[in-house]
Amino acid sequence: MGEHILDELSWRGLIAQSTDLDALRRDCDAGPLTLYAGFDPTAPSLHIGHLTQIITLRRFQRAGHRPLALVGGATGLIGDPKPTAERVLNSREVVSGWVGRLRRQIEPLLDFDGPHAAMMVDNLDWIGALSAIDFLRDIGKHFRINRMLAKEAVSARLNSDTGISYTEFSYQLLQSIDFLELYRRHGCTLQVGGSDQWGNLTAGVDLLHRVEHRSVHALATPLITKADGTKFGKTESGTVWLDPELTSPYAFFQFWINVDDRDVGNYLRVFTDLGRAEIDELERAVAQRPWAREAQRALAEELTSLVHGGDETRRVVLASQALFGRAELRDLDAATLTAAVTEAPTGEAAMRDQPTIIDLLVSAGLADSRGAARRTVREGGAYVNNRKILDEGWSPGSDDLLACGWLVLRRGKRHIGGVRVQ
RNA sequence: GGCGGGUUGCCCGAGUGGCCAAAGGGAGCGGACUGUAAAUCCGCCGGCACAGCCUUCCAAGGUUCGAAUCCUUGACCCGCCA
Repeated sequence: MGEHILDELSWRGLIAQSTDLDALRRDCDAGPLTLYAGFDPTAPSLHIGHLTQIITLRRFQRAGHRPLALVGGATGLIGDPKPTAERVLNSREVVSGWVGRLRRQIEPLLDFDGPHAAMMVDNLDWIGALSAIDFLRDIGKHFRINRMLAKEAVSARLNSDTGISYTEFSYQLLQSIDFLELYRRHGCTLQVGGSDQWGNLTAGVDLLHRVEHRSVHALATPLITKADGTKFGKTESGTVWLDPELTSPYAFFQFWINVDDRDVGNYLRVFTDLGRAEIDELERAVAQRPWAREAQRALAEELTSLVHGGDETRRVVLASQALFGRAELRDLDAATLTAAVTEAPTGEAAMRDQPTIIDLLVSAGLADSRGAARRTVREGGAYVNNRKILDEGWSPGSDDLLACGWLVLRRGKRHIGGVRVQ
């Protein structure tokens, strides 16, 4: 066996807060421990921010413990209070649809067979059946309003004009019920979550203490940050989702390839299974040969494989090499070129219309308007097949077309698109 | 319920009758810099058939040769008083 799971989480920088770590270590060593992390269906897909929790479950599983992945079919109907505004309730149909999507997204990331088989649970199974009387008598009685009011999100809302509904105020009780129920059903004694969930985590620990007279554990992972201070997990085009329909594997891969040098080491530690020595080596590479981007490449390949699988990763890597590498585009065969280009946004044009560079940029989705396209050309940021185009009236000739009629368009250094000319 | 202040481009924010497609900042985009990084500097940053035209300053009407700017009504926000 390798190093202790808690030591591993520690050097990876994954422990932001915890209940008694020594006690947790003793319980870990006493035999397989059952732990859970919860995911509320507030959108049709998880995003890369959720990866921290999922990967933490994986690490525990690999260390011989048993993970439960909880989807919040019930809590998703209520909504965790945000500090700024009341959430809009989603319909039961929508939430249950999202529950299904999240389950399918989590399933391939954990191992549901073998001695430490993971399990998928949905809190609608127990909260849905709970009567108001039972809820108030068996659960509510154990919570002091005074402490509930002190929670950060709650007090922020109380001090604002929006206030807070009774519905959202009750959320922390629901999440506590989950921990209690999973303890009773599956002997679960550890909940992991993001550090923004710390209040909810400890609420569950407290409830178990009162009701079952049992000390259980909570572990919070840190908020993932960026060196430039902006929010992690967003691009110009929005959230980076795990669902390939919402964020293409190509865009997903590109997100990680573009990670800041200052962040890449941390992300390798947090998100990948690479060991200490390998990561140290990659960090040295960043310092010595930054232009090679070895660390970013490793990060992007590891995570794309994890989320989208090996085959998809190979496609995306080849596409990125073809489009960004210095291989002569003309030398690419039709299949490779088509595969590469279609990973990026594409458009169509007809030769008889004599499309100009402006038309092509707009068609490939690389410019929001013809004005923006003109500006790009004027600024010297427009390329066709890696050749800079400075004339706004430039039109492709038949000898410019690559295999299958493709033109590879580029705006600036990193925005690539394709246009298929008939 | 009474009185006052506000609503401007992706965000913040100046602008109180023509010189306003609207200052300034941020974000974003392009260029330069041995990198699909950062920082920095320069440029761009409503749309189009682009030396011109069109549509914008909460909404709808009105005054005027001319309105983001004045008037009327409505919606929303924010202070102070009850």
